[in-house]
Amino acid sequence: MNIYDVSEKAGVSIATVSRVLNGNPNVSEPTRQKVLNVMKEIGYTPNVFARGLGLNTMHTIGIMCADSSDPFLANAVYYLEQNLRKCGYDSFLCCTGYDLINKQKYLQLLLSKRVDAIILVGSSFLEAAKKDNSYITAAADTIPVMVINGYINHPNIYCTLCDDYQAVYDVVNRLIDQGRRDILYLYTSRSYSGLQKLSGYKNSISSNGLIIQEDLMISCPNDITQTKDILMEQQKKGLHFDAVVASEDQLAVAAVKFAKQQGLSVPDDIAIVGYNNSILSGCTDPELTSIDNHVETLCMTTISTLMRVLDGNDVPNKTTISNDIAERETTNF
Amino acid sequence: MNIYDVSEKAGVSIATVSRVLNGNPNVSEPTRQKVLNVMKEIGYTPNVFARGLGLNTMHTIGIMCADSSDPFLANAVYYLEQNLRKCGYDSFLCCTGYDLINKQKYLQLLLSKRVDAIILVGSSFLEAAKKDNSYITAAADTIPVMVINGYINHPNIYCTLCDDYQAVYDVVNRLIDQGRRDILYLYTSRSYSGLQKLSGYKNSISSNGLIIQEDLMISCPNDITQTKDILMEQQKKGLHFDAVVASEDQLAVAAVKFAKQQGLSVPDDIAIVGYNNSILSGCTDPELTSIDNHVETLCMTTISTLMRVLDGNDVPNKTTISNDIAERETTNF
DNA sequence: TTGTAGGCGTTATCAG
DNA sequence: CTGATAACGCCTACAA
Repeated sequence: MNIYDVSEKAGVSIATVSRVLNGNPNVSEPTRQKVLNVMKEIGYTPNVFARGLGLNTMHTIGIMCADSSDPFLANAVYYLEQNLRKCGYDSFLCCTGYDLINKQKYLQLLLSKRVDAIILVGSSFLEAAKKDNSYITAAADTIPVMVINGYINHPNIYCTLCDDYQAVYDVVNRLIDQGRRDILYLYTSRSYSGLQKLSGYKNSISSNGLIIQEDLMISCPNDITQTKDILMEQQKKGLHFDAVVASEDQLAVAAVKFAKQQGLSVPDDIAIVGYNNSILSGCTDPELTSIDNHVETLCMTTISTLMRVLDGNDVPNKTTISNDIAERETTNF
Repeated sequence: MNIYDVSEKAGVSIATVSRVLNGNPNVSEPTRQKVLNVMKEIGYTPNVFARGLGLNTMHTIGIMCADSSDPFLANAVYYLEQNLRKCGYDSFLCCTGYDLINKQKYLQLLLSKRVDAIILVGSSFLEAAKKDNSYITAAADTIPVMVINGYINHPNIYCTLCDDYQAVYDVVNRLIDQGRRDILYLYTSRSYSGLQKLSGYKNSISSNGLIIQEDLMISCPNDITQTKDILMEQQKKGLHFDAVVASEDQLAVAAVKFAKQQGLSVPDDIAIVGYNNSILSGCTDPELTSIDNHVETLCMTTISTLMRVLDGNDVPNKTTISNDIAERETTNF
């Protein structure tokens, strides 16, 4: 069932059918109706492959994320898909994991599928070493690359991010203002936003006249139980802290569990701040104060930026939105 | 950069290039190498649209789910995408929401993209009224339709599900054995698996000689705060219960919050059982006992079944796997 | 306003 | 083992 069948049954040429299909105004109303009727009648659907072949696009965007089951990324993927669909685009989902080799491989794969653009969700895609990002900049020579929560300055790469530095800086300031002195910082990665958060922590500490202590900055796996065990271990080794700031809600949940196991009162003995304001933050007891980076806004901004790029507009390659704090019960805020 | 460029530079015909591309054995080794070298040299990538046009497939599967940010569905989407990619398929993600009209619209849309199969994730896709599922059976006349956690008997529809009936039946039995008498059942939907769970509850109650009380079966939104409020309200109205079984972890989290607010001791005053064994179940305090329906197994089974179907094998259209209980702190199990 | 014809980049069927 | 050539279904100048 193709354009020829329609043209035959409607008694017109395929060009006319194609015109009707594409809303070309140069078709008389009676003809248009005739064609439309035939299409409805035989249930005609244009073949996207043929269309893609001619136009060299299938209106498809590749969404890459490390792990779409992570609460934060899952949210992002959801909002992205929704907004893309509203704009008439389909989404190829691609979960890469955290391994560089796979990220490279999958980006290549998406490219070979001729997607119209690629969205990298989560800062885990930007490595500290510049050369490890070259596969991304190379891709940008072909199609627009959108980055969520990461920043890299390169033509045709557009980044939308939260001011993670400021958010952590502010929250640590507030903790210090309230008399906390030994603030533990838990993080999972040294990605772009990971480093931003970390330097927000460090700068706040030092600008308040405190000393940055290496053993108060702990790298953890993104796992509740394992992180709790790490905290127990550090505690046993004599590490003391009266507040925890985490780069992910999962780590903060671990801190809540830790506090409970140690019989510490939250927030009095120990204040805890999570990150992402994910669904997890409403599950713990006490409920988690968490930095909210507005995933939905982040995603909507990304898509509208992308649409402008695809329309050929000149678009700034960095958009920053501010975070705020969802204040719950693990702090005295 | 197309097959003609390669053929020219390699001094062979496009047919030969195509053969090399597709691993056709009827190519001499020297020729193969020559072609391969040229391809590498000029960085040739076959055009998937042209290929799709000829073969009428782009090796793409449509994944439909109501809301990919729901922890259970997010997990499922993740495992599906991973397994599909291993099999050489790409995934179109499509979040439909819970509205029937949209589900129909989006399924149609995926169909028009000529996906090779469609996976419906979550029982929310199967409506109680048969005619409301006709868009699904109609789709199955065109391509295989895989259903996760739902069952409908129709050619070319393949269902993979947990024995939700049995799981709830068993867990309610255990609660009764331990002396619980007023067991509250919270659910979000009357989808296929929703009804299975519900009848597991009812049958367990009545087969233990207890009376099924309508007001002990409460329909809730899939939201922690709202559900907690509903519980508070029911409590005020004088409803009494000493156990809660929920069709989703979110609802069980709400029950934990409720118990705390009421000063009830969990599990002594009130036992709570969740469903899906999602990441949430490890976040609450006390941690949630939850029925584990093995998302990963569910998804892997679905994909391997799908692959067998696409290979033209005869495959049973219903596969059931058993659940088990992740025992944590909200029960005395 | 409508129709004709060429091109998009493959794959597959025949001949040789 | 290799090459010519016809599909695949659509879009779009260019003609009429």
